[in-house]
Amino acid sequence: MNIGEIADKSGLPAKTIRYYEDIGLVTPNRSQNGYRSFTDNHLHKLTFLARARTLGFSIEDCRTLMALYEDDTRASADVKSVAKQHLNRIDEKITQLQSMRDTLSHLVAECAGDNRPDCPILNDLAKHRGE
Amino acid sequence: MNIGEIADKSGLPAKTIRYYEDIGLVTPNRSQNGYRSFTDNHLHKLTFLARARTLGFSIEDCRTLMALYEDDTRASADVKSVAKQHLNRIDEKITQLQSMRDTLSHLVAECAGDNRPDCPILNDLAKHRGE
DNA sequence: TCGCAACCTTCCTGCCACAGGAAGGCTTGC
DNA sequence: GCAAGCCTTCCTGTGGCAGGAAGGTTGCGA
Repeated sequence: MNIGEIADKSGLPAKTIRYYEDIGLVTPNRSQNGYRSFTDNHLHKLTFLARARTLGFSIEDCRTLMALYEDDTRASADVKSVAKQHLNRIDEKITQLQSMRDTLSHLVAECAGDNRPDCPILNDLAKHRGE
Repeated sequence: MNIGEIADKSGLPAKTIRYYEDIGLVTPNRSQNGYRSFTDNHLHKLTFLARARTLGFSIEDCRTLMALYEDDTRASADVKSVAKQHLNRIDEKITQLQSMRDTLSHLVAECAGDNRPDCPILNDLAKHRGE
């Protein structure tokens, strides 16, 4: 398989696959003409990576998860630990975003949104001197 | 005020304030010795920026909001529009993160987390071939 | 008056996970 | 024979700074 074909099948852009090779996540062979040559096993790895990335795992997490996936003697506790830490980071982000959301939606609701200059949103931004 | 003092008062790192000068968000004067010299008005602007950033506004949004803030003839509708768009982006992010969260928390709950290799998390990552 | 610590300056690199594009080689089909 | 569409490497840009090097300035105590 050339890169275009495996890009279609994995759903990953060719650019991304080249990048994953650069950082050592996949190591395709090379044809005589210098083109990358991928196997079904590479496809399997790339779809694994694509799925892990859509779940928000970092590249380094993906590297760890791939290694665990390919290690028959792994302990599921190690996988769970990586996933739990990631889950915690996600929860922190959600909490932070919801806090922003709450403040902003209040302000937006209070703002008349007409052609007069008076605006509670700007008032809020101007008032909070590091309180 | 030198940069250290206004950094303390605004709560922004000196690095950040220099960066904001680079991109034209603040334009301090210079003392004879070449040091940046800030006024209370600069402090006001920087606290405005700091607050806007904690609400998640992008630098470009901040630039727009600052311009509106300093324009006495602004329409509050323009401010509200910027805030609403930002709110929508936040909502999208929250939705996306919660989707990740839901999937991940299920998988984590199903995983035994012991020293055996069998793991629903890895099974999930491996199974989804672009479905 | 000397030294030293604590400021300040500019400039360069790195982060993350790629995207965009230039310049050029290879391949396939008409 | 040549055009279209693959592929290659390499360089730059993204956002919002952080870290650090190399060097100038200032204030204070001995």
